[in-house]
Amino acid sequence: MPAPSEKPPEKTPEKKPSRIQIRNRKKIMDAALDVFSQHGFRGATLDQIAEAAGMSKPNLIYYFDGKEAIHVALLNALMTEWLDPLRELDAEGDPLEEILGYVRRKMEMSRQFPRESRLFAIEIIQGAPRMLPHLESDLKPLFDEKCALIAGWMDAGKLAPQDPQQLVMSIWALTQHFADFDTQVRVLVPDETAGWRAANAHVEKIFRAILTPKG
Amino acid sequence: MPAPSEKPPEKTPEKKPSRIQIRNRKKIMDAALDVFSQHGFRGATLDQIAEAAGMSKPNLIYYFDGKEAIHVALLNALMTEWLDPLRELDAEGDPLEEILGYVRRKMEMSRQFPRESRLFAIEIIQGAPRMLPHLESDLKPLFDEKCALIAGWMDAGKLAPQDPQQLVMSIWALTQHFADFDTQVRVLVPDETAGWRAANAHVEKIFRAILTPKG
DNA sequence: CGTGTTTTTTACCATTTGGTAAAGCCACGA
DNA sequence: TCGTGGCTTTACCAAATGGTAAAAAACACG
Repeated sequence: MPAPSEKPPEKTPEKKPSRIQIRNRKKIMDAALDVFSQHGFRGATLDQIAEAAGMSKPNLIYYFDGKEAIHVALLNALMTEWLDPLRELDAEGDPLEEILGYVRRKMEMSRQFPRESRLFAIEIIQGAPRMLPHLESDLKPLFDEKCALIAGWMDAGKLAPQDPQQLVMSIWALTQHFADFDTQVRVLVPDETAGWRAANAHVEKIFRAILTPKG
Repeated sequence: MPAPSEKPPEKTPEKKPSRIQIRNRKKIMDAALDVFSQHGFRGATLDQIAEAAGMSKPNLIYYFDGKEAIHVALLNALMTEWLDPLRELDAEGDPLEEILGYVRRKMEMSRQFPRESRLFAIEIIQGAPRMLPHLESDLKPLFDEKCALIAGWMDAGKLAPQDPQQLVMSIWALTQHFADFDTQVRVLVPDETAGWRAANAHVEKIFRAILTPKG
């Protein structure tokens, strides 16, 4: 359906982002991540984002089409990086170590990128109004593929047999909990460093326990 | 510091809530639960709540002092019922069955009251601006008490030894996940009935595996 | 009934918020 | 030096939003 008339890709005729554009877009995305991950889409205001980014509100609009565009850009970027660890599940590796490695990577991400985790969590909790398509088109196929891989491992006796879907979801539940419910965790386990160590040990223990094949 | 002058408790001189008051407050709370659990505090509007409750906005204000008062009322009510299952952990019961029973109750709550779970989740994710005091005053003591109980069970060799704090938090993480991330779960595991069955089995399997004492 | 109280509605506000228009600024090549 | 084009600010707006005032309606009950 394309009428290939012009020379360059013909889409939105953007040349190349200038140095300033790159820098400012980054600043905006970072500020927006702060605000959206704390208040959700409706609860966030352009003024807050502008302030956090250190620029004026109309200037935001100069770089992004509007509030929604910023949010969408954020979610798009997030969706890819967020699934990367799952993509790395390697069919050739040692099954138990592959999964434990995945768990460790997810724990690491929870600690290093709690804002991203929360942004994702809020979006899902609120019914994923802007992300459902991505879930269907990106997450679902990857999820199914990796579940099949894990099921294969189980059939081969490399892992204790169980529901692979539930397994993967329980990895998410456990690892993301520490980012999303950070406020609560901090109240209950004030010593952050010790808490993280204990958490890492605990989730590893859990998955080792249910995945190690008998015999 | 009270100057006990009058006859009745002297506090807010509310007589008794009328039939209509009770009914309408309930309707408002229910509507507010819908809206707040879907949009968070800042994202929710009085108009939405009023519409969901089937009454006019000024009428809301007649029954509650304002938006914040509704939210607080909801959170207060929630905090008590939400912790009930944990309170029921009985020191006299069989340790493994007590904890598995708790897990089952939490799963049941996730299925039956997902809105409550989400309301709580959003509040925590957003930094618990209106709930931190409750976390400190209500949740923390109960959590510590039950952790001590569990630790005792472990010392007595009734449960496999491990970090009780991490254990309890992992119960929350796993059980609430199915309510909070319902949207995602639905995409990945379309068959809801089978999904819940599998989820129940999976979490039970997990905690049985890590709690059953050796020997 | 009639009267005092509770409940509900109709008009409003002031503020906030997403977004726009247009002028100003600033670097850089001709 | 003067444009010229990318960037930024100032001054606005219309709609949405939390909330109020006061009249109207519904109700309780002697």
